[in-house]
Amino acid sequence: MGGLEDICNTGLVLGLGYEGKGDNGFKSMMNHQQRNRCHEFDRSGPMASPEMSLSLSLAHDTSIKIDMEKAYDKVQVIRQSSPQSTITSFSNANHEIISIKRERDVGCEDVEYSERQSSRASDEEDDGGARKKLRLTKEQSALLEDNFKEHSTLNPKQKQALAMQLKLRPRQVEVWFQNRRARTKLKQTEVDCEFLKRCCETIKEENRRLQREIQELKALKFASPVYMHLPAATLTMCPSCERIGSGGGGSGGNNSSTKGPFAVAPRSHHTYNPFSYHPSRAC
DNA sequence: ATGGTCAAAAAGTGTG
DNA sequence: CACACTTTTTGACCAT
Repeated sequence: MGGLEDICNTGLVLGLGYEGKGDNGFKSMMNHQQRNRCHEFDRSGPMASPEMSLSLSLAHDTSIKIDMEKAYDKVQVIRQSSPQSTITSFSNANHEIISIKRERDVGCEDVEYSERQSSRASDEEDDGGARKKLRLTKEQSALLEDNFKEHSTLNPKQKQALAMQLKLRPRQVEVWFQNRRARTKLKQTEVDCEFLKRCCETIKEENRRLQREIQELKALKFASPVYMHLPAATLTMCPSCERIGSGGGGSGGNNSSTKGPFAVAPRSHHTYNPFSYHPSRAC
């Protein structure tokens, strides 16, 4: 990032090169508010570059004009804020970022902004390996979101078209959709998780209730004279908990109050499988 | 003002 | 190519 000092000392700066660590270096020189302003500015302006020409003006009226229509994928105008302040940048065939700045007291926001935006124009980030993320603007996100609502995956043509529309690389569109699908899935997983937790609590509560019921029945059985006349074969004992249950079928309903104590077959360890639950079934 | 922390999101990597 | 998993960056918030 060799251009900073030049910016301060001259009326015109030609910054060449796009060092991967440059952004962070700049950021570390800024305080939080400045950084935040940079970010806000980032959001405000990405696609607002109405002028399709790039001019490099030197102090002595020397200028370079570039036909943006013809060289669109190689060159991107970043911003032309005012007649007094011209900030442009473009990437050449080797993806070098050239930032041009005029006006002595332009804040660092513009420098960073132009650099960030320039990275969008380059097909690859040849910045020496350091990753440089862009933050999508609200408009870009909204458009991507709209497209995602229509179809959560894109075919190559759609991807290309959307990338063109958003002035992003197809790869970025692809990544966005990939991450978006992942977020959707994660959200659904969280919903399922919450659902299962609630089901688990319901089942636990039911289990507690049934245990109480068993205890009551046991007490009732041993107290009742009917128990004495019941054939031993009709009573079974769970080997693991040593609780007594009636041996006959008992597909489980909890309608014990209507059929009397021995009509109930408490769900024992033999028949109750808590892992047979599936979230798609209602609790 | 500054630095620490955290969540969200962009991007990288590996696999089927 | 989509996906799962991971890494890295960014932005917001908070305490000092």
